[in-house]
Amino acid sequence: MSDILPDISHDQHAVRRQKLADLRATGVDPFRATFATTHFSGDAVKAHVEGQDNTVTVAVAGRLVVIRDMGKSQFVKILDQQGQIQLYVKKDVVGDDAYAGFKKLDLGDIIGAKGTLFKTKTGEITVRIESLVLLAKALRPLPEKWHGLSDPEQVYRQRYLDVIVNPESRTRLMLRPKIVSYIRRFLEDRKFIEVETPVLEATAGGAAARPFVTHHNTLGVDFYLRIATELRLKRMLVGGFDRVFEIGRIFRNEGVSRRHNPEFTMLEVYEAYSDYRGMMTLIKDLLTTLCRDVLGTMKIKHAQSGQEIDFGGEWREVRYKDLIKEATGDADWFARPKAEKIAKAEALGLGVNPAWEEFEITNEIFSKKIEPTLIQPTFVTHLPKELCPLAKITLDDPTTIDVFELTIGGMEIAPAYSEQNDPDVQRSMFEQQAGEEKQSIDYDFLLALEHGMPPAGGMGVGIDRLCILLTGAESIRDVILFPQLRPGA
RNA sequence: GGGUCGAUAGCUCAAUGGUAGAGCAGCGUCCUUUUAAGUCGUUGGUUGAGGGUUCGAAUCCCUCUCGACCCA
Repeated sequence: MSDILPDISHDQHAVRRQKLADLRATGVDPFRATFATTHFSGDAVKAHVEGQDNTVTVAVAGRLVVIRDMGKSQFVKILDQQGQIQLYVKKDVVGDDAYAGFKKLDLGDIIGAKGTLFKTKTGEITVRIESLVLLAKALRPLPEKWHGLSDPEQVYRQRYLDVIVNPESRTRLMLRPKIVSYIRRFLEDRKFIEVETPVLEATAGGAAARPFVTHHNTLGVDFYLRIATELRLKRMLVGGFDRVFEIGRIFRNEGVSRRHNPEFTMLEVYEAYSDYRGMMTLIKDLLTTLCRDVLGTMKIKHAQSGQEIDFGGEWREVRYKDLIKEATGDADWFARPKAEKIAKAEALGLGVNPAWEEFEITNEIFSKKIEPTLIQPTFVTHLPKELCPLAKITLDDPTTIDVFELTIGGMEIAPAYSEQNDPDVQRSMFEQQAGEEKQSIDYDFLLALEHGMPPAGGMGVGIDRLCILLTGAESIRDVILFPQLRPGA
């Protein structure tokens, strides 16, 4: 034995590595152990029979997150997918050797435990451990138990730690899969078919956004990562898939902010023989039943405005033009010459680029001055036709299109259209929008339209934004497991 | 891209030009129904990186990295 051992008691990583080495020296390799569970923590708690302690045996496994050592017995808690469950270890139940081994465990270790359920004198359902096994040694310590992890950078880069120690992150991030799963069931119940369309595309169409470019080596061509699934799904309408949807990852090579992540998830849904008004019913039914069945409430606190968003009431429906007239206090706004529009926009405190088209000036007022004030669910209808080339022109107003944008909490949640299915109108809309850049037009889509696309309603739903809204999150990063960050130093 | 703010022990935070501290975690002790368990003791720092000012820098200045918020 060496008489001078280095003091590593301050270095938790070194202490834990030493414990692992000691275990291995006795022939125990925690990374080779196996354990068969019978219950998740929540199910185990439910399995307890009131008034009948120590009759039900369970085998549970998870990460040690609490240790309360009382000498010859300990209360500890493990965390699994369903949450925490308390375990009680007594020296005279498990035996001296096992108890000594148990004392060497660290917070963060992953263990399996078998025992019987009982209720403590403070009323907590607990497993009285009969045997246990170390299933994985944690060589790094967990963040602090009370304050959790609050450094935003570490929360995002090491999300696995965030969801271990921050229960509110865990709840929020578990709510998202429930929401997505509910949407799938809702649509499938209404005979919508979920399809998968390419992420890699020769032409990035269906939206106005800068795409990511990548390269296929053997084909020797560049591909774009899709910026929308719209044009693919409409091809399937042509093909007779009358109700289709896709919940897919979309990529847009633009800024990163509280509301934007370069990759995000969008639901796009198309229904033949429907139109934008049909989509209105669909989204209202979806969101109200989603609130009722998943959140258990129709009212959600909106952090930014302090208001309570009520999904259960009447949803306002208002024309885009009326909102503009109201915000500018000018009933003749759309007849004003461009110079007057610019002056008025600047008077409202907006920066206006003189090179902008008139509809862009108007839309700046909409997105900066109007949209953020639309907290309660609002269908903004009949947008100017320049804003989307893929929708049908309104019959009694050739300057607008048959669309709505559902806005909630000041965010655009779901745009929907009566889909343009006239191949000739569609072609001229594309050409008008593309200007000189004709190569960006999806001519293959126009060919599909010439084969005949049924009249249809279509809608896109930003899943991330919906989750921000429904979970009361402040940032898109709070509803994405691993938000995009600059590669770490 | 611009502005503001931030980075100190494993984690959460103090220390405003003069000896870098606390709580939790860790290490050692006591405790067989605890609930942020309690108890006694105790270790732990290249103050994000680099440069500068100063007798002296976590603190002031410059550059860089990463992050947050606001703006474009």
